[in-house]
Amino acid sequence: MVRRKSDSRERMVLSAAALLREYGASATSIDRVLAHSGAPRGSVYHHFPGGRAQLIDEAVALAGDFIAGLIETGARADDPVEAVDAFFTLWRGRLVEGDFRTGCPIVAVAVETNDDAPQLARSAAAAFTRWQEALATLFVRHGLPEERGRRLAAFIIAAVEGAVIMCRAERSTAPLEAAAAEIHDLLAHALRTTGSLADPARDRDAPPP
Amino acid sequence: MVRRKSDSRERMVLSAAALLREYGASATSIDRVLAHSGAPRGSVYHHFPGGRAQLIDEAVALAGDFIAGLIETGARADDPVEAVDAFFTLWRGRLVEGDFRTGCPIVAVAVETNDDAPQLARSAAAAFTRWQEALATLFVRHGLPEERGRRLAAFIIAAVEGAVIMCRAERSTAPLEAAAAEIHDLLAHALRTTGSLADPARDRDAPPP
DNA sequence: GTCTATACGAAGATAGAC
DNA sequence: GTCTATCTTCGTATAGAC
Repeated sequence: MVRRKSDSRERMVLSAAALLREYGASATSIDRVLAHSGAPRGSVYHHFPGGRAQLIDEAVALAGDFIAGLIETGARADDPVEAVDAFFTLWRGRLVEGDFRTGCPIVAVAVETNDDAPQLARSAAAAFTRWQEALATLFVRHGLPEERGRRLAAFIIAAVEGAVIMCRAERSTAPLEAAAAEIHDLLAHALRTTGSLADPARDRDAPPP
Repeated sequence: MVRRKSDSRERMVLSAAALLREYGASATSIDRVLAHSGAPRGSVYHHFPGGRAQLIDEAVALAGDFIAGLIETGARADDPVEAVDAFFTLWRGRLVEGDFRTGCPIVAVAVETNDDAPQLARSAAAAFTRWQEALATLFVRHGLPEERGRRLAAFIIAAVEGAVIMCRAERSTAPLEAAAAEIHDLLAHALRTTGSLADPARDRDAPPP
C-alpha cells in the first residue's frame, strides 16, 4: 500500500473525535490530540490553519457523518426498526467498550457553548438535523404524517442522547435499555397504526447489513 | 435584616451552577465564578478547602436538589402529569430566558469525564437517580408495575435532557415540544391502561387531556 | 511537512500579611 | 474572611530553520 502523503491529518481528526467523546470539548486540547494521535506537533497549523476550532469542527462533522451513515443504511433497507436499532446498538457498544467513559461528541460540543467559536454549535445542530431528517423521511415513507414523523424522529434522538448521558453517570446501560424498550413499543404502535408494518409487499429476505 | 456572616459562599455556588449551565464544567473556573458572583478572591479556599472540585460538586448537588424538589412537589400532589410537566416547564423557561445558551448543569458535569474528580460523576448520577425514583414511585402509586415505572421514569428524564441539548444546538424549543407531546401521549396511555386515570376516587373535576 | 523555540495568557493552588 | 503576591502547569499561537 503506497502512502504518498502523511496521514497525520486524518489521525488527528479521529483522535479529536475520540477525545471529545471521553473528555468533552474544552478538554480536547491540541496537546492532547497530538499525544493521542502521535501526530507531529510541527504541522498542526499546516493542516489546520484555523487552529483548534477547525480541528474540533472537522471532528464533529466526521462523527456526525458516521452516525448519519448508520441511520441512512437502515433507511436504504427501508426498515424503521433497523434504523433505530442501529442507533441504539452503536451507543450500547461504545458505552460498554469505553467502560462508560465515552459519550456523543456532538453532545459534548453542544453543551459547551463557546462564544469564540459559534460555528461549533451550528455544526452540532447540522448533525442532529441530518439524523432527524433521515429518520423522519423513513417514518413518513412508512405511513406516518409528515409532522408526526419529524416529531418522533426528534424524540428518538433526544431519548437516545439523554440515555447515553445517564448511562455514563450511572455506569450502567440500564437507561439506554429503558429507552430502547419504550421506543420500540412506541415505534411499533405508531407504525402499526398506519398499517405499514403489515404491508405484505415487502419481499426482501435479508436487508444489507 | 441582620447579616451575621458573608453570603459569598452561597453566591459562589449559585454562580457556579449558572456557569455550568451555560459554559460547561471545564469552563467553570474559579476566576469566572468570582467574576460572576462578585465574591472576594481571597476567601475561596477558606470556603472551599477542596478547591474547585468541591465548588463544582456543591453546585451540582444544589441544582440536583432544586429539580428534585420540583418533581417531588408534583409527587406530593399525587399527579404524575403535573410532576412531568413541571420538568418540561422548567427547561422550556430556562432555554428561552437564556436565549438557548443554557442547559442542564448535571449533564454538563456528566459529559466531561474528569479523571481527577471522580466524585463529580457520582454526584451527577445521584441527581439523576433521585429524579428517577421520585417519578417512578409516583408512577407505581398510579398503578404501573414496579419495573415499568422505573423504566418510564428513566426514559422521561433521558428524553428531556436530550431534548434540551438539541434545543440549544438548534436554537429552538421544537425538540422539547416534540418530546413533551410524545411523552404526554405515552404517559396518558400507560396510566389509562392501568385504570389509574379512570379511577373515580379522584375527586378532581377535570383530569388533564 | 516537520522541527524547535518562544511569546503570552489563564488556570489551580499556596503562603503569609492584615 | 479577606488581601496580595507567587509558583507551576498548561493552553493557543507564531516565527523561523530544515
